[in-house]
Amino acid sequence: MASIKDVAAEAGVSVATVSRVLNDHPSVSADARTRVLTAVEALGYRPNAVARSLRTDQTHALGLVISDVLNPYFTELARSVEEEARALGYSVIIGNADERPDLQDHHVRTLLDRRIDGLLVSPTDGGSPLMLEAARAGTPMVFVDRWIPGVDVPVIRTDGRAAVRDLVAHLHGLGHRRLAIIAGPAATTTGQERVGAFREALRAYGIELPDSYIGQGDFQAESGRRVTEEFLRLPEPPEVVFAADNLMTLGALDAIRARGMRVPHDIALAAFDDVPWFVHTDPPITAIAQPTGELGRAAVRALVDRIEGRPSTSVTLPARLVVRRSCGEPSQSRRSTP
Amino acid sequence: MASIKDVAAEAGVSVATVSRVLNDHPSVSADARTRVLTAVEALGYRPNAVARSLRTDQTHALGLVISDVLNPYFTELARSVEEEARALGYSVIIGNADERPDLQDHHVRTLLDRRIDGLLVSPTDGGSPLMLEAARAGTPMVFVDRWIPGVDVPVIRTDGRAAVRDLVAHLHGLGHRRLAIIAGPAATTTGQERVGAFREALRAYGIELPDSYIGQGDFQAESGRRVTEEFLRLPEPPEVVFAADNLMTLGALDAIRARGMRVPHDIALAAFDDVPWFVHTDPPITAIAQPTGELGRAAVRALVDRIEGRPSTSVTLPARLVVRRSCGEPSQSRRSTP
DNA sequence: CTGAAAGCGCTTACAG
DNA sequence: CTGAAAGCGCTTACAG
Repeated sequence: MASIKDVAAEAGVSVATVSRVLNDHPSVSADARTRVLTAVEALGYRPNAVARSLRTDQTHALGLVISDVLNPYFTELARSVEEEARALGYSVIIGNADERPDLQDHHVRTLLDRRIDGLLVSPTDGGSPLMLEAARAGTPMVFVDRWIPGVDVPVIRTDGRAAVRDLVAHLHGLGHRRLAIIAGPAATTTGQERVGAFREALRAYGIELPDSYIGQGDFQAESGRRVTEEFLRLPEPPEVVFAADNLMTLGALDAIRARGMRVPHDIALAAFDDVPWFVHTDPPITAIAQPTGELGRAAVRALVDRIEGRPSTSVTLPARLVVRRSCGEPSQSRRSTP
Repeated sequence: MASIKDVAAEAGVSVATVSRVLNDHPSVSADARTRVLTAVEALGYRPNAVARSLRTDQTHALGLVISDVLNPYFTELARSVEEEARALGYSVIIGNADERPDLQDHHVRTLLDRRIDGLLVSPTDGGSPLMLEAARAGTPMVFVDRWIPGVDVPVIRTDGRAAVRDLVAHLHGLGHRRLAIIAGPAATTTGQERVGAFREALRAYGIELPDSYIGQGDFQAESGRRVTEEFLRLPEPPEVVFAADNLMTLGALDAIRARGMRVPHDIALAAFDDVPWFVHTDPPITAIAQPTGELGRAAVRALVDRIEGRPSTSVTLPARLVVRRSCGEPSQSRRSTP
């Protein structure tokens, strides 16, 4: 592959001049410029980004570590991140942690070794020493969706409390009183918050959330199935299952079907995270929708601000309830349609 | 961030010795080794992969350009690619072309500039000059799923012909005679092949595939909707719609619902590409499943073989029919269960 | 076993 | 406006 030296030789100028032309430096004569451009064209020359990065100490690459690529929520997040990054002149390198702290660390390490300009992460756990150290050492970093308390890093996330209250109002209006939740891992902020918000919303109606109605999931479909089976074996099973993410909802649906029960006739089901497929499931699922695209874009903007030395702050966006048919007949006060 | 010089100073050795320790070079004294390792630990040193890449002319990174990250098929492919690559000591940088040739070119260019060791691509179109030139110039390259005829690059793909024949047998057995297909873009190999396989399979039953039963889609949900609407407006609408990918199937489902029709009672629906959600749609969708994970792994192995100078060859894997309920009552000879 | 030195492909003060 | 030169952080023959 042709290097800058070859171009310089071909154009009859120094490599410095070639570099200046390539970087749109103002002080280059028109003549030199055209000769360089001609040589570039003739040789099919493309600058070596590796060499440039070493010299400038910038890679124009952002790292994104997400918890699970197979989760459509994160996939949509990744897409919006890449879009915004591209618009700002960065490319993004995605690492999939698969909800495994060790894999998450592997990707953080690889990304850091590759000297990405900044790191976007949705942590799977409470934070490894590696990640904590990176944040402390001043690596530009931003948390998206999930975050780690006590670390001084901007957080771009959704506040689902109002939407959870709307959901509980909807369920209560439908006559449901025994409500259960499939929680996410306690090590994640979203895992904890969603249970908290649910419990708080129930309290407003004088409803308790007993321990037997809190199932411990891990944001994966299989755990949703397992927890739901446990719920259904209870002497007094819940009338509603609220799953803290879209994949556990799928598992819950499986478990309910396997029992020969029907949603919403025999049991109601609702989800945190709305995904396109929820319109097509049987029945369509009532869900809490996050502004995923906006989340990704805001996260990139915050990170790039940090990288380029501008101040950046945390952003919290509201979620909203999307009522469909999985909890029973939509009430008069439905908030949205599929 | 500490550099190799800092480590050398701290350990009281030369940078050459540090480098040797880091790269497990045999000729290093035990004493030097422990001093270097201690210094590395003390400084929290991590080698700069950018500098290493410049020197060794290897990045240990693979580029993967896929047509659409929001498509669960490609997302699963990407996951298996990353897994196998990681096992072989490579990381992968994903570029999402969003079915847009210009975006595809953008990613190929960026990846090439970053000097990835090899490129895995599932082309959106017939191949841009850039990609053709890269292949010709000897960039290690492998096509997955889709490929470009006439380019001398190994192809790792699925042969769906047998499965399409099984599907047609299933549909014919159910009494269906008017069968239509929502095709993918003619510029993609998978777009063409699936229509060809379908037509061929129909011919075995003496059934023609008239032009009016071939709708032109683009592998995106919206096109599935549009084409299905056109089918339904025909004087003699088809009894079956076969969508050439999972997203167009979703669009078809929407269009059918919007008309107030039911699957499979009023019209049957089948898909190419099986995804976990098809078990949960209303009704569960009969689909042709690709061995996606194996495809991704085989593609990485072929690419790494090329990169490391071993011979590599094309691989074709069979797809299989998964019968569910979207085409009517499962026949006796159902091949699989959800 | 070890170190001095060259060199990977760039960018960028510095001098002219 | 232009070029010679230094230097980014590594690796690796070469000599000892």
